[in-house]
Parts: sequence; structure tokens; C-alpha cells
Amino acid sequence: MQRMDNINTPAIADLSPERLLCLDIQMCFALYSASLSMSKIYKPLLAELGLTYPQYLVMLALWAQNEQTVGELGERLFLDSGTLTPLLKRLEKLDYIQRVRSKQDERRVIVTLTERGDALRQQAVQVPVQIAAKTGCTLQELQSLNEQLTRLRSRLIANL
Amino acid sequence: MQRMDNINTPAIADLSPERLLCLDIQMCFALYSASLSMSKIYKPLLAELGLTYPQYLVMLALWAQNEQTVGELGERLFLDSGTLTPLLKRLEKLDYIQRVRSKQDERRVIVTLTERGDALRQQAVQVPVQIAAKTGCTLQELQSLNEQLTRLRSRLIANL
DNA sequence: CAAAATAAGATTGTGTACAATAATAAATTG
DNA sequence: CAATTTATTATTGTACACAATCTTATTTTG
Repeated sequence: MQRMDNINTPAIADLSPERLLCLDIQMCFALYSASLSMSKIYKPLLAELGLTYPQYLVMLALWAQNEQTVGELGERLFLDSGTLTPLLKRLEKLDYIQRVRSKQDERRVIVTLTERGDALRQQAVQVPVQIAAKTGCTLQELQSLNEQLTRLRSRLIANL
Repeated sequence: MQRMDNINTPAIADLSPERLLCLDIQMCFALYSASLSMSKIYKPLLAELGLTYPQYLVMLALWAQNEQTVGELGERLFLDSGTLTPLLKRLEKLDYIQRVRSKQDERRVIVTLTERGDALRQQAVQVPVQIAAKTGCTLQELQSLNEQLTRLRSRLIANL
């Protein structure tokens, strides 16, 4: 059943500017502050692995699929080379990854896990277990939030 | 009715590490990337006001209540002086705020809107209207996300 | 094939975030 | 009341984010 002319869901446009302003700001701020709080929760756990939160995301992407170009990593993580290049250089200095220019296309830089970077995966498995306890989320909440935020992100990116 | 022994909501602890890892990571990444996408949506609109997104949040806090100390702003926005001090200096250079040491307690710095900063409010009212269109959220989504994210943030901060 | 256009990363500059530390002021306490 | 402790903000250093620009390599096109 498609949505009918809906009495229970007033359109955004029908709200008073004040109410709209209030809700919109609240949601955006909730998003912003929840995201910062989340990275603070991760910080001490990731510090044991020598990683920051964005570095952890890159490692997750590489553990899921090794050998990706900078561009591919950027597409998956929604980050550009200005963010990734220095971050990847730090991961390289830690000997978690290797950066090698492609022979087929000298413009591309291929990022590969080192042995040490691959081994780190075993240690990293415990991270989300400890995080889950700290977030105090039910499975429903995790799933629901994940879906809503992913949908939101899609719409935002489509309108950039 | 309090939650009973619930067949429909398996506990986090009952999940396999793989599934937990997957969900947890997805949610955290969704949060992180949605937050970054949101600030990208705001950026061009706020640029017209000469503001960054965190600066906009500070202005919103001051429009809601003028004359706040650095500490009070930090408590509302979940930011510390290391972030706020340079940000406030930039807002001061823009002549949107004033920073004055309290006479009663020389440790405190009181932040006040300038005439220009107060006037900016009129221009800023249109921002959330334009944002709402771009987010493509229903009222339900805004409310639901706001509540969920605020609850999440509370739990995260309680566990820092 | 040479010139122009496009693509992929790197670099530069600005502005957060935040831990750690410092500097100063106020409050507490022996 | 002097010494210690605590509170408030500022400073320093590291690491993102990202716009704008640059460099180099590939692709397209006349």
C-alpha cells in the first residue's frame, strides 16, 4: 500500500519556521554530537591497536577487501584524497599497509595490507564486542539506526 | 509494561562475533558518514553567512541564550576549550560575538552576541528551511532520528 | 599522432576535535 | 591567613576533513 494523502504525517513545508528550525537543528546537532561521542568511545580501545577512528575505518575496508586504490577507499568511506593521503601515510609508517603505484596505470596508488596489518585483524575483533556493551544498544536499535542513517546519507549525498 | 524475557529481541551478547562486528561497524560508520554528509549539505548555505557548521552551532546556542561562558557553551555543545577558544576568536574577528573576562570571576570568559551577530539571526532563519528540502526527511524521521540519536549520545557520554 | 580534455593522487591552507599541559584565579583547609 | 586544591580558560601538538590547486598520467579527438 503506497502512502495516501496523509493526515498523520504533516509535510515539512506545512510546519511553522520556528518549529522547523527547532526540529531540524535538533536533529543535525544530535547527529553531530552523537558522532563525536561515538568516536570518543572508540578512542581508548583503538589506541591499544595504535589506530584512530578514521584509520580503523580504512583498516576495516581493507580487511573486507585487500588491495584497493586510494580512490576506491575514498568511495567506500566518503573521504577524498586530501584526507586519505596523509592518513594512509601514517598507516604505512605503522607498517599496517603498503602504498604502491600501479604498473598498469601510474596515476593509481594501490593500498595493500602488510602482514602486520593483516594480523591486527585478530586483535580488532574484540573491539566491537566491547563497544556494543558501552553503547547499550539493543539489536533493534542498531539495525534501525543503521538503516535510517544510511538512507539519510544517501539522500544527502544525492543532493550535494 | 516493562520488557519481558524477549524472544523477538535477541541480546547483543547472543550474537556471533561476526554478526556483531558487522552490525556495530555498520551503525558506527553510518553515523560517522551521515554526520559528515550533513555538514557538507550545510556548508554552502552557511558560507553565505560566513559561518562554518560548528560556528553555526555556537551562534544557535547564543541566539537561544545570550551571554554564556565558554564553559557553558562547551557543556551545551559537548566541546572543550581546545575547540572553542580558537573558534570563538574567529567569531570575534567576524564581529559576531564579544569575549569579555568576567569581573566577578576572572577565570571565566563571557561570550556575548554583537549587534551584527544578533542581526545575523534573521538571515539564518532561512537555513533550516532550505536544509529540510535537501534532507528529504519526513517529520517522523526527523523526530525519530532526533530521539534515537539523543538517547544514544546520553548512553555514550555516560560510559566515557 | 599531437593537442586538449579528463582522471588520480598529492599538496596547501583553513578550521575543527581533542589530549595534555600551562597559566591564572578562586575556593578550601589546616 | 598561607598553602593546597580546584576551577576556568588558553596553548600546544597531532590528526582529521575538505576546498582549491597542482602534478602527472591516461584518454579522447581533431
